[in-house]
Amino acid sequence: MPTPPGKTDAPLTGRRAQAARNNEVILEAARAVFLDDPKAPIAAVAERAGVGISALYRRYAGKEDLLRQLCHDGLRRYIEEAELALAEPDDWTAFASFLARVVDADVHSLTVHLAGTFTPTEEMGRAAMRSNELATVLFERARASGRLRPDVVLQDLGLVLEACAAVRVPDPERTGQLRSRQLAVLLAGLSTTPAADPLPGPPPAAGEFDWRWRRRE
Amino acid sequence: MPTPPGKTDAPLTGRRAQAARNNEVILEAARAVFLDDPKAPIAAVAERAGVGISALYRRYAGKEDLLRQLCHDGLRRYIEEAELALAEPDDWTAFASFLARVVDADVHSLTVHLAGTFTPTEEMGRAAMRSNELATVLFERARASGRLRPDVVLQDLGLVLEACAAVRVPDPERTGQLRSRQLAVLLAGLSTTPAADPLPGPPPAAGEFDWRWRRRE
DNA sequence: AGCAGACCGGAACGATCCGTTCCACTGCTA
DNA sequence: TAGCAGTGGAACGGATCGTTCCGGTCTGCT
Repeated sequence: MPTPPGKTDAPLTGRRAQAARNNEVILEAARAVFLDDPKAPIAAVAERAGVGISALYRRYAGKEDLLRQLCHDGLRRYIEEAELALAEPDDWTAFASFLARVVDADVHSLTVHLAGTFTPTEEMGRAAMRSNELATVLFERARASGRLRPDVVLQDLGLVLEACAAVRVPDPERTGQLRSRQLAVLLAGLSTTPAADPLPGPPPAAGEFDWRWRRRE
Repeated sequence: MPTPPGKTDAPLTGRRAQAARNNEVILEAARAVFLDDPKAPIAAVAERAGVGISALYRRYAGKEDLLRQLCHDGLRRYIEEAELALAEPDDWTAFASFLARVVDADVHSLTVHLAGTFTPTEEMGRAAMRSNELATVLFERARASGRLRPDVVLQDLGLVLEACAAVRVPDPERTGQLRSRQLAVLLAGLSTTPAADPLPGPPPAAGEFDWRWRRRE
């Protein structure tokens, strides 16, 4: 413990600063890499972060540990967004904006698609439970607003999120646009009132999905 | 060529029958295996088919060849369903039933998710073109029916199919049910008229997606 | 100044995994 | 009965990937 409590701990310097910076850089790189391919090699994370492999193994016991942490972060983010949405007074808006933010943060890929690659901790179980409760509240409020089709159930949200996460093109920003569009269609499908706003974003263009046919390595 | 033309070629017998049967068995197994995991090892196909690896390599030059054939079959099936749907007089019904059948046959996974793992043939390029033309016709008819939101474009169908293909649970039959439900929501979202029929199938149940958290090997 | 050690980059290692080849065997078929 | 199409599955060689390890650098403290 090189910095005893009570001493300066705000503006880290030199080697210590690099270490602190690497904490962030590595997590960010891991997020990007594993979002793109859940079974990417750990070396890809190091390369993307611009650090050596040692910098990774100094912080995490192994790949599984890193994955678990990433997934846990996703859960936390989900809960965070749910709590934020609960503050919104309009029931339907709270529901819709919650989904929009969760989709935008790509939380679904982080949690669900990484799940199964590690043994979850007990705390993650509790977090999952809490996230479910929050989602239930938001869902019930949406139902109370009367804009929700009566035969939709809470678990349909899982299908919605999966559908949005499935949209993916090479450019991340474009992916976000297309996901918004997908979500808009799905929300319209879940609601009783006819569509009010036009579908967002530039619509998918002809040939925009042709990259799938290009050979992948 | 053991059976010269003109001789009996209908009811194969003995070793020859096994070979003919294996043709089917292998293709079916490959379909099932690669639908479940596009990068499954070729040995998994052999095992599932209950044959040796030689039986595979006798028929296909290699893995790539098999995947190409599978994908080509998917394209053919897509075209087939489109042509079938064109016979339906009601424009919207033709459109909806086309999508339903394509989703049900899991053609999207066969074509798009296998694409990129092999170099496509020229004939497949033509097939892809033709499938696009047919889909355009169906789409335009749906638009002409007036039930389609005006800001939806042909390429949105790609998003719809992707969304349905993304739904997956261990039991294939249940997967089909949930995909129908997903498609119903999406179709409702694409249409201008308010939802008429209730959503199909048993709705997703609590805990139905928990299997994702079970450790995968 | 000088030293101990935190921190790092990346080569090397060992364990899989997988596509393909190869060979011995079987039982039709002519 | 001789020959061969068809087969099962072991074996091989290459690739991949998680993890370890070592030599080097810079820092903070004495």
